Amino acid sequence: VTRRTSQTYDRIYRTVKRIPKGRVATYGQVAVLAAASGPRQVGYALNALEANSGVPWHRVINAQGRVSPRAQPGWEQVQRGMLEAEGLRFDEHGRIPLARYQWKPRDALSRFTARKPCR
DNA sequence: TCCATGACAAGAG
DNA sequence: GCTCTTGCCATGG
Repeated sequence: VTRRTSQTYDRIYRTVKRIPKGRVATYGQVAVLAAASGPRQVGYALNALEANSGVPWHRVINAQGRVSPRAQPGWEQVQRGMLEAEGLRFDEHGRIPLARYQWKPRDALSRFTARKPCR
């Protein structure tokens, strides 16, 4: 664990900690908010996370509203269970409707999540 | 230093 | 909707 990257990791972790319970964020969104170099680095940082870190890693999903597949089989279901325990609902295709559950912070960097007003 | 890998994303077919 | 390809860049051998 080099110190240089720990700064980037720290920004990623702090951003993820801001995600409220019952909402989700995408890897790309976290990358923008944390000023990381890209979505893959977010996944990399979360992978390096320890179990007792207190970072709600399970609230980070991919841009398609799916839980990212992981090397360990069955873990996908674990993450899904954690999200459902927070009140999120998956549709019949196993996806989370981002239009409804995506975290939308209201600060200057939220342009990434800015959408058309829903009707 | 080069090379392969990866909890992604966007575009093409 | 699907799979495949390319861009991205930190990390480790």
